[in-house]
This record gives sequence, structure tokens and C-alpha cells, in this order.
Amino acid sequence: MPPYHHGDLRRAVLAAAVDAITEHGPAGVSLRDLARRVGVSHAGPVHHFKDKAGLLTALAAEGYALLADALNATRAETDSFVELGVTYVRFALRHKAHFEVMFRPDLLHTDDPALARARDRAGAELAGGVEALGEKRTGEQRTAGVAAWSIVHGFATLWNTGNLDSGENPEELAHRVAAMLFGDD
Amino acid sequence: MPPYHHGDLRRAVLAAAVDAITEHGPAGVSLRDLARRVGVSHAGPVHHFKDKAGLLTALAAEGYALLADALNATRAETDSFVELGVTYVRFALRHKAHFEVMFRPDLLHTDDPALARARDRAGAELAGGVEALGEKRTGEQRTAGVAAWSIVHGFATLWNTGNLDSGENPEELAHRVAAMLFGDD
DNA sequence: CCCAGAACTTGTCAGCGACAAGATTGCGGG
DNA sequence: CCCGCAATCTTGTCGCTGACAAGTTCTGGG
Repeated sequence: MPPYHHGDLRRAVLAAAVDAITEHGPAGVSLRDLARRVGVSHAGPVHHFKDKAGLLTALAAEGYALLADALNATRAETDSFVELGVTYVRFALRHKAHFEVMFRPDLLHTDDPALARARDRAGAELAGGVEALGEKRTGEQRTAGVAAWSIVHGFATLWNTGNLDSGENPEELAHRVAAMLFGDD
Repeated sequence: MPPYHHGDLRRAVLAAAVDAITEHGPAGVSLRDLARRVGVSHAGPVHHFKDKAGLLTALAAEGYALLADALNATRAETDSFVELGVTYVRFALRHKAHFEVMFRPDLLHTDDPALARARDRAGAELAGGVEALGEKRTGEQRTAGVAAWSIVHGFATLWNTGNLDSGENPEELAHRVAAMLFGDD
């Protein structure tokens, strides 16, 4: 018999949620199923997340943190804006579950402070990249930023929903697409 | 007492679903609630859609049809590719519920023939636009098409999830964004 | 050592989707 | 005209779910 206290239930449930969402999408996930997967009673997870939305909010926050880290890392080793876009796409494809949840405000507690913090951090990395780009293209900062975010986000979304699939290497295709918008690096 | 036969229950349920999804997102919708809104017993809608996924599939198909019509109409009056992109965005903002459901394959019967037909029609309109564009830019047809779809789709998604909002006129912003990718018209 | 609170369980409730079986209605063939 | 049949809608039920309440077990700080 497993011990009464799980040890790190919170992390375990989050991990199970990632698996479940990756398989069946955010709609096909129940707290009770996650509890079962983790070997805990049906109300165990509630204590850590309060809500189903609370669980997904925690997942989204984790996602923004991962994204911020990834963006930060590539900004450290290159100032290629295209490369930053590819990093965004790579994150979305590698962390499909996190990415899906991050952009479903109807499933989240959008006012959660931890979520806001993580999102702002990721936003700052993105904005920093746009700013660096601005040295080349003055004016239209806002438009350029929106365009950049739109194109990588759209690509990631379309790929993840199976609308772009055609045997190609997604990262390479993403690179060519991003390069169409900004320069040739 | 209302008559036993509703008259056009199918259409009524679809309309109610649009309202409900627009308000609460696709997750916050139940067949039973739609049945109540329409004034019909809890199992009424089932007969017309078989499934909850069936209902959403019908909605998605309707969405693709509307999109195809819209794209076709603007292709008839201009060959500006940017304008075609703005039409895509305008559709997504005006028909938020349809648009959301169209790109959630985990909620749909993706193999539904009516859905496939409608989707193909919309895809053909889009592809036609890209082809016309190809007269200007040879080669890279595939890349250009993906880039165009990505940027308008990303813009629409980000706007609809509240990530771009800042008091600006979305269509005008979309126009500037699309123009960054292709030409200046 | 002990006890306050954190971590987890058990029990319960209403709402949901799916299904089955029955009631009502309109419609086409005779 | 009417009969029967199929489409449409209702009623009833099942297992599952999220939320909540109350109880049980563990753990760490004083």
C-alpha cells in the first residue's frame, strides 16, 4: 500500500496532465482520471490546485516559464530574430500540452498572479527580441512585433492542429517562413 | 405549450451553440444547456447531431463554408493578397465561435465528409489566392502560402485570445501586419 | 512530546453525455 | 380518406465528472 502522503503529488499530477492533454487534448482530461493515473484518491489533486482551472493555470504558468527560458537561451547565443521565432515554434511543438493550454483563456484563472508573472517574463523576452530588431527597422515597432508574434504563433498553431503536415521538417519550414518576414539569416 | 415538433431544431441549436461558445468558450457548452435554451427536452438535439462532437463538427463545417464564401467574395473584387488576409482575419473576429471550433480537432469528428468538403472549398480559395500571388514571386510557392496562412491565422488567434488588444482597430492593424509580409497594397 | 496544520481520503450532490425505449406527428401510398 | 411508417421529440436511466464537506493520517516546529 502506498504511503498516505504521496511526496510530490503536485508535480506528479502536472506531469500526468501533460501526458493526458498531449494524447486527448485539454477537453479530454478529468481531475479524477489524473488522480487515478497517479494513484491517489479522486479528491487528492484538488488540495493542490483548488480547481480544474487551477490545475490548467498552473500548467500554463509552467509553460510560460519554459518558453521564457528557451527564448532567453537563444537570445544569449544569437541576435538572429528568425532564430528566436524558430525557438518559439520549437517550444510549441515540443510542449504541445503546455502551449495549447496557454492560449485557452476560457479554461484558466486568467488573473492568477503566478500566471501573470510567468507570462510577463516570456513577453519581456519576446519584446526584447523585437527591440533588438528595431535597430535595423525603425518605426513600425509595434507592427513588426505583432507581425512576428503572429507568424510564429500561427505556424505553431496550424502545425499542432495538423493543418500543415506534409512530411517536411517543421523547424526547417518554420525557419524559411520566418525568414520571409525578416531578413535572410 | 409549444408544439411537439420544433420546426427547425437543427438550425436553432446551432445558433444557440454559437451564442454559448461566444460567451463561454467551447468548453463551457453542454448539449443539455442548448436544449434548454431552445426549449426542447435534454435529448432533443442528439437526434440531429448524434453526438456532442457531431454538433461541433456541424458548426465547424458551417464555419468553413462561411469562410469560403467570404474569401471568394473578396477574390472577386480585388486580387490584393493583403486584402484576402484581412478577410480571413475579419471572418475569425466576426465568427469567433465558428473559428474556434474549426481548429480544435480534438472536439470534432475530423473524418466527417461534410466537414471535409467545406474545408476543401475554403482551402481552394486560399490556395487560389496564393497562386495568383505566385505570378509576382516565383518559387517558394509552398513557403509563401504557409507564411501567409500562418500570419493571418496567428493574428486572428492572438487577437481572439485577448493577447493583442490595445484599443487599436483590429482590421487596420491586421492590414499593416499582412502588408509587412507581402507588398504594400 | 504534542499538537496545529498540511496532505490525503471518503462521502455526497447536481450536471453532463450517451443510450434505450416510448410518445407524437406529419407524410406518402393505397 | 386513412393507414402505417419513419422522422422527430420525450422520458428514464447509467456511469462519469467537478465541487464541496467532513473526516483521517501524517509531519514538523516549538
